[in-house]
Amino acid sequence: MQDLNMTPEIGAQTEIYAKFFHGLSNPTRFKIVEALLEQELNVSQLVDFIGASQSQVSNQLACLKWCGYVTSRQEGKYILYRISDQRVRSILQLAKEIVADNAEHIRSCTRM
Amino acid sequence: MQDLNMTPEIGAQTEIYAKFFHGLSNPTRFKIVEALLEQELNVSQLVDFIGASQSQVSNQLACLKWCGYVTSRQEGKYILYRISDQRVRSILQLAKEIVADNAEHIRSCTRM
DNA sequence: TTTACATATCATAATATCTAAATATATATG
DNA sequence: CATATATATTTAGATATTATGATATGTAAA
Repeated sequence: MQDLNMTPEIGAQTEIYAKFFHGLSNPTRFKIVEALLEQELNVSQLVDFIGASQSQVSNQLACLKWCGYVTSRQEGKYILYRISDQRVRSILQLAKEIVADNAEHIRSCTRM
Repeated sequence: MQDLNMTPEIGAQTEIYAKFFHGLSNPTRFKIVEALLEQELNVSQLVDFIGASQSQVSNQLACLKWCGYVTSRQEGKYILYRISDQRVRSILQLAKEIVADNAEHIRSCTRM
């Protein structure tokens, strides 16, 4: 059996990619990203839209901001969030296409 | 402030998308998917390639299989795994491009 | 400057995920 | 059939993530 070990172990690069996907791996974060792809929104609007608590939305926004998915700017008493890289749109689009053909499978998956 | 609540709460659909991304959100799973995009491989080859334990690789493979990322077939005493939907390749490609421009940000992110 | 509202942070409890070791199953070969 | 090898499953403990409630900070308007 041929030796395939040209890239030993899990490198730092792999960890970054995994982290990137982790950003979209939580329903609340995913919905936030989805909403912000439509338009710039403030926290209260996101809270209404998503139906999660203010603290939860705020926490997940901090997470998404910290990791580069979104940026924010203050406007009056509101803070407006938006997606920082529009290519994220393409990722979601592609994911939706794939999921459309595998929804049953994924839905029934109880291992993650 | 305009009412945006056209899609109330986090629907089942959102959970499926999050689950889909969760599949790629673990370094071991990510590396497995990456390796299998190159060629069909058996478990032992993956263990060598990734440098994780047999049980870990096997578990993550079960996870990926269960959730529709990979399929397998038996060949002699080996079980060969392969990617079930080649569009996964495009997702990784896109992710890599995005990460390339945000690597520092994501690397320094300690919230996930 | 007091009050109200918007957002962020923190502490902690609940839950999920990951790791690792042990064991089980299946297949091939002697 | 007995043994070796390949792979899968299970379990428990460690760790990480998420949800919740309380509180803090910041901004605007009265």
